[in-house]
Amino acid sequence: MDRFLSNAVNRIDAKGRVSVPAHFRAVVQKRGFQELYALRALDVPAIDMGGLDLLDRYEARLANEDPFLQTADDMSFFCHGDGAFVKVDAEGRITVPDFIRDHTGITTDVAFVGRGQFFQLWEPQQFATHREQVRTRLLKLRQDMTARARGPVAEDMA
Amino acid sequence: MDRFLSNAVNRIDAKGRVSVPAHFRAVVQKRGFQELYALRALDVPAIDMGGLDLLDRYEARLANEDPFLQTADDMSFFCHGDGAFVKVDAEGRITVPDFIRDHTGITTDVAFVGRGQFFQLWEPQQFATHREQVRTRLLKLRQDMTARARGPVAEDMA
DNA sequence: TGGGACATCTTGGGCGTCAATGGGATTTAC
DNA sequence: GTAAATCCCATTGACGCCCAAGATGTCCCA
Repeated sequence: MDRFLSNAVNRIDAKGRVSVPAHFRAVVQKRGFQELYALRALDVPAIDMGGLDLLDRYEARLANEDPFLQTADDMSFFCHGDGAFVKVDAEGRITVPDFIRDHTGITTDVAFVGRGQFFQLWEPQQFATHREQVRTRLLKLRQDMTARARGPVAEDMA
Repeated sequence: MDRFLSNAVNRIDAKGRVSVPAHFRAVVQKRGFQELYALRALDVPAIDMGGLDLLDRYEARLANEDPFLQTADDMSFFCHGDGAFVKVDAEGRITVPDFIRDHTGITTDVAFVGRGQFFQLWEPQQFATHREQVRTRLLKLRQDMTARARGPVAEDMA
């Protein structure tokens, strides 16, 4: 498998370490990454984590911005300056640093959430809340699209 | 046969395993799936299950979205992060994880429902209820469409 | 047409392997 | 010198894998 998929919750031990799910480790290894790169997600209390190709996503977007505008500067600052490297030990564990705890609210358990090209770290309860919010938004999107597909007549009838 | 058709109810054993109907297994094998992928259906208490091509449909849709808008994030979160791999053992059984039980209400028995490109897992009683609701909705839709096809006059007459 | 043999599917249970976790020992940085 | 990080090893619990038997349906033959 070459994508980060599914999710899992693991416990942080007394030393502040937590196992990266074996499935995710396989993806990391297959892609040949020695270290992981971590970014604080912008609008949610989660950490985006992955190989350095995590940056590709942002740099592609950066390339489209006018370098004289503040937006480009901010984006660069965000993805280049505000990230952190995270080392994986021989057993496939990472140590959870303070900035991750602060941004996510993680204390004793970590939810690992696959996102295809990368994965996220969530506080389990926050994750549960967020996933329901996402489902609600997608359901509404689906209903809106369904209504439009039926045409204005059906929409009026509703 | 290359599509998932018909339905069947099987029992979960003491270890939380349930046989995938032989007919569905034949389709899985014919399509060359090593593992199954499970997603919680958006608006019904059912699990969508199929090969990884289940994801292809969503990812193709995802590619049309602006990757920096919330909708793209939601879609990725839903199909990458909220799914789960399910392994099929040598006898063609799967173990039913908790998130499937929580979302569907499944406890002792599982209804497998063919959906062509994929199949669904239902709690048998919920399935029975839903199949009648679907029939009712389709009947109403058919009547509505018939009325519209007859023109506004016929609609007013109704 | 009814019965019996057979094949296949479903179900049950034991065992080994691997991943997650806990803890001690050694090294490194400050 | 102290604290943190890293390495190494042990435990355990879940999961995958194997073998076995009951149930169900099918086909053939009398």
